[in-house]
Amino acid sequence: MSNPEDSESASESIGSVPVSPPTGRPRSEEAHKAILNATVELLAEVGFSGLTVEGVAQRAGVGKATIYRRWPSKVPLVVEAYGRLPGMEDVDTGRLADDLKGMLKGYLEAFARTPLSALLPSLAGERAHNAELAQVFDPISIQRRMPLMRALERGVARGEIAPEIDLDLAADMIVGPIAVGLFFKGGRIQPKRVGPMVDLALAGLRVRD
Amino acid sequence: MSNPEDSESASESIGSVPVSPPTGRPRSEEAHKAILNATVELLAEVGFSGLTVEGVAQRAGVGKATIYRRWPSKVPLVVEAYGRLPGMEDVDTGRLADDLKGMLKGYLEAFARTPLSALLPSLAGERAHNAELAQVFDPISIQRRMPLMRALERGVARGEIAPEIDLDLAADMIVGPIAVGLFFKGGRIQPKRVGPMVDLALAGLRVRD
DNA sequence: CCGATTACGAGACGTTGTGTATCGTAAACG
DNA sequence: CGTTTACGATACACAACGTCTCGTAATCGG
Repeated sequence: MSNPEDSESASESIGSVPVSPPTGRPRSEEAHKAILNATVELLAEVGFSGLTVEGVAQRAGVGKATIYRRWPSKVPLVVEAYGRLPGMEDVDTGRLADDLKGMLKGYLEAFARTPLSALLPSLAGERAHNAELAQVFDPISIQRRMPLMRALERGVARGEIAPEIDLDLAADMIVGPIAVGLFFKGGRIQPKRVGPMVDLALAGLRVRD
Repeated sequence: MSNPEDSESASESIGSVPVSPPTGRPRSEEAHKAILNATVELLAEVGFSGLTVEGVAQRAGVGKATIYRRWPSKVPLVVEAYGRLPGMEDVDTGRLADDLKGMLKGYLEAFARTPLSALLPSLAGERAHNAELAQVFDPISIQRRMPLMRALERGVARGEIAPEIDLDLAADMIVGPIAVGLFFKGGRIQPKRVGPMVDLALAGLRVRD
């Protein structure tokens, strides 16, 4: 979360990693947290496009310079705020269907607890035209998919999934309805609906013989 | 596309439909088209958040007032520009798998031909915090899903899909990988990849007995 | 042909947010 | 205690907003 290395002033820092003995008043950790909290709150209220640095400063009770001292622009600030929100969490029950349902249910519940569902579309929309944002947003997205990928790999190991299946495509298909609901219908999928969702992805549309 | 009814000034228009005999210089159809073309171009270049009405006016070679006279804000302008881009087109081959592959392939090809893939994330992202946008964007989205829904219904009628399946969920799952790729990976799915995509959705992940 | 009416491109206007810079003050160090 | 950096506040020039007012142009009814 915290970026202790971004205060590397102008000093000899050729060496390995942690150089530049910090001089002067240290940056306020309270201000840092207050800014991120205000950012999350405001993002949920007005979205990325409606978010203003002035608004964040006012809500956080800090000066604008304190924000710009830490983040060069709105984008990395929002990304760090997004990074503090929860991702998918590993669920390992021994059965693929239960793993998937448990993880997706937990994630959808996080949608209701946090501004995640408000943040994701805004960030994804901005990502499309903002290479700087994409560069930091994408690794987080991949990271947050990992529990899902691991569950699928366990499914392959257990023989629940045919080994020739493209797991990346499978993961996209599983979370697809959540994404479509979020981006095109504005609705959060209800956690109770993950059952049919996962079952459909596992069984497919086609009638069984 | 054109909105001839939005010039209904202040005149008695209690009646049925086409009232208010238009007086004065008529609105320029060339200006209208030039504005929409410029909007599509700029949206593809800078995205929704980067789009400025002044930029559109400049690119289209019109005055700002000419834009505001037709659209009250950036949002409906962008929606109308989006509405001019192609949606999914019906493909009816008699086999569900071929219908789905044909439609998705055609749609993905449209992604390459038009700024659709640049527009969709921007609009969807804005939609989340802009009720006004959602109100006009959602019906278009539903409209553009219709060919997909019709193909699924034909599949049910032919006995290719079990009748108890939630077709709305099925549609979301089928286009899910496209949406995820577009929003989180920034990549357009290659049209040649629709084959495995559709096959996976039809067959499901689970190993066959 | 002429007056009324509306649209046109251009651009001035006040407002808001941007990102930078500069206040005086505060906290940590030697 | 002097140096250094951060703090909140605010002033600044810039950009885009949405409204407006120019002078001009197009279409109508008389």
